[in-house]
Amino acid sequence: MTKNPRSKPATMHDVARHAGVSVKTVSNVINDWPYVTPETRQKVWDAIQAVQYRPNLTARSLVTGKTHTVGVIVPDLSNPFFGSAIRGCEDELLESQYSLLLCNANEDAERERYYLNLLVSRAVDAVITWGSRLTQAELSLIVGDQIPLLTIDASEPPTAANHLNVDIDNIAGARLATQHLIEQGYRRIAHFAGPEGRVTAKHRLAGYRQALEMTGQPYDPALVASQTPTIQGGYVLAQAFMRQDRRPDAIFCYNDLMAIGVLLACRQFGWQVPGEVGLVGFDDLPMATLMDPPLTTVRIAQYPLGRLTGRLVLDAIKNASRPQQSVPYLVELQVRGSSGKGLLTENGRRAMVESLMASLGEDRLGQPAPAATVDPRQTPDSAG
Amino acid sequence: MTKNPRSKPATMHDVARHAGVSVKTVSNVINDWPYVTPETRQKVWDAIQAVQYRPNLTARSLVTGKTHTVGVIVPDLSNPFFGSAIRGCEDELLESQYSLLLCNANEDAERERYYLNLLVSRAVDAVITWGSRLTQAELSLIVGDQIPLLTIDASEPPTAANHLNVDIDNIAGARLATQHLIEQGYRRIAHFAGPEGRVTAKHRLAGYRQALEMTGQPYDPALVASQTPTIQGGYVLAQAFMRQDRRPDAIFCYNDLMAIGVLLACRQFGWQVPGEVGLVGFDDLPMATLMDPPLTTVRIAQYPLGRLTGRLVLDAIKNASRPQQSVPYLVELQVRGSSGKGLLTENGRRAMVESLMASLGEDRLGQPAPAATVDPRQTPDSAG
DNA sequence: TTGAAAGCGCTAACAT
DNA sequence: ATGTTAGCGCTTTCAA
Repeated sequence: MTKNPRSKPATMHDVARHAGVSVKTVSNVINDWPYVTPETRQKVWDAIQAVQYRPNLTARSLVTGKTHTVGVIVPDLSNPFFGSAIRGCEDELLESQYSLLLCNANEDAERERYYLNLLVSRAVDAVITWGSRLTQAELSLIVGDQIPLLTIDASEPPTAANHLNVDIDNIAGARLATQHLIEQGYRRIAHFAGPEGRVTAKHRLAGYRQALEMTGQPYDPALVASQTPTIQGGYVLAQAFMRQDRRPDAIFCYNDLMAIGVLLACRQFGWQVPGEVGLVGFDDLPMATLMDPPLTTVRIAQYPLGRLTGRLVLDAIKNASRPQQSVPYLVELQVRGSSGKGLLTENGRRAMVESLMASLGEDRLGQPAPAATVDPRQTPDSAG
Repeated sequence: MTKNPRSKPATMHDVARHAGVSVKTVSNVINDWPYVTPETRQKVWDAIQAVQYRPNLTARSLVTGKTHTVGVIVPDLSNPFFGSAIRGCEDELLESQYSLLLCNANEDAERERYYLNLLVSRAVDAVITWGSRLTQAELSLIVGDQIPLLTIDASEPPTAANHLNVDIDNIAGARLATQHLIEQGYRRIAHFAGPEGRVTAKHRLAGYRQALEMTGQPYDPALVASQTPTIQGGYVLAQAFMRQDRRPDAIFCYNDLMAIGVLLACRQFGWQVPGEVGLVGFDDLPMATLMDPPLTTVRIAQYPLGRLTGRLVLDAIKNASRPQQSVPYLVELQVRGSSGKGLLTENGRRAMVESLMASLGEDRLGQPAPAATVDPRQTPDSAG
């Protein structure tokens, strides 16, 4: 007879009783302890089936001190950047049977603090925080050095033991982007910067200035402004700048979202991109390729980066190796249509869409690529 | 003297000893038990500070049987739809101090099964699964009726007690979309359907057929094909259909991703949208508005839907009320540029961008709207 | 108002 | 190869 479905879930004791063995034996079977006779093993498995036993991981965690859980804090869940990144991380964690506790800090330091404390109280085995707004001192204070902490683009290099940082090469990326605009012949290049006080914003501005200096261009503070790193932010700044007498002829944006805002403003007011305004973003969001013109941008490969973060914390948890505290992550310029007058020929556009379709692979929008050809006649089972 | 930072975290016993009271008293203070003298309370709080105590939620869960955690399973984390939806859910859960355990089923029934079992083992207080591929029988078998289960667009109505389904009105949405195309004067309207066997795909096809019937149009199976619901899927089908002799003059797609794929193909081969091909999607992804032309689509308000799911499971957990097993969720047609020849005047386009900027609010891409005006002169702290 | 003790379901010494 | 038993850190009767 099976158990009454409304009763409490079965415990190891129930299994033990049912199988006529001790709890230790049940535990042994479940944890693949080698020294169990096949018969006993079978008996136990049968009992497990019979009483519908499922281990209570809370209890296990209490005694082992491990929750097999990683806490992940992101600044803005609705930013598609993190969808891909978290997916990569989750894939990596799954392989080691770890779960992911997701927290959306919502660009709010207070909320981040709250979550950090919560994750420690929940005894997660590691914490990952993206674009943290807290100082290393505060992070150390809250997290301590008992539990591995991985930051991505933290504002300072990690100080505490057991803390790691992934350093996205924002300076080089911004330099590349700006150089590219200069090479394309643009001369009044504005920079729409991210939130002041965020390091990534600081670094991307620095890269912009480096490129200017390296090519002997003057740096004009009037061509730089910061805003929230969103579509609206870019849109607002574009209007403000493009309506001036001496408008810029190109804009390097802090991120793709801002660049898209600029693109929208240009579309609305009829400013040609890339003819009148060259445009470069940062991140390479999945949607960057879909814009018209497709957005030139600095690619941070999100899915691989997500996998990397997963691998790093897993290593830290297993204490495998911690060679350096700061892990660099390279970026690369993706030249597409928005940044060069000669970039948008008919053929170029066609090649671009084709390569997009090819690249929309595992780590991009949507699922595995469908077959290249299809019979339009094939209809789904009809309904209604 | 503060505790050695390398030692184990402080427990309630440490606090009790430090404060010279019993563990019960500490527990009372932490859980706001009313009958504690202010002095004792203060003493305990001081001790908590002194030993840097943080409650161990694992232990608490073991005894209370509640983990204050909700498991959420989505089919594809890189689909921006879920970024917004999960954000809504998370916001709702946070208000009640619940955490979110995120699982990406990756469109794989096996992986979904694995996660479902895991979540039960982890004793989450509720489970939410989006677009489940499992039958109600299987869901009931794995989850049981002890823990609340909320499905969104499940393949069948829930059978078990304690199970709820949110029913997105796919049929009506598809009908609206198709009717709209008919009203715009299109006559050979194709439907690019979603994966066969998925109810949402079935329902959207049904809505398409309903609209045809209601307006006396013939239903032509040759105008329907199914594919993976991705950009590539849409791209592939568009090529197959548009190269036929008798091509469709409009396409209603299963979702926005497919519609974007169609748009890309049209862009590549020079088919005018909406002139030669009218196009309607489904979902209203954040990026739908950003396309050129902006995509007409059936809006499923993602952030509010996410909040709703959070509220529903919270209600179920707290046993507040469970009036019906099936909660309807309405959709609405968003007419934009891709579906009507008269829809893309200069003024219309301008109004569209403006309303987009206005609507890019709390529940959309990016953060709260920035100030409408800005002084471009304001520069961030210079660097490098 | 506070304390002592039992026990949540599991793992891990230590016996046998 | 299997059983006994003692906790993990907390909440919760039940006494005091």
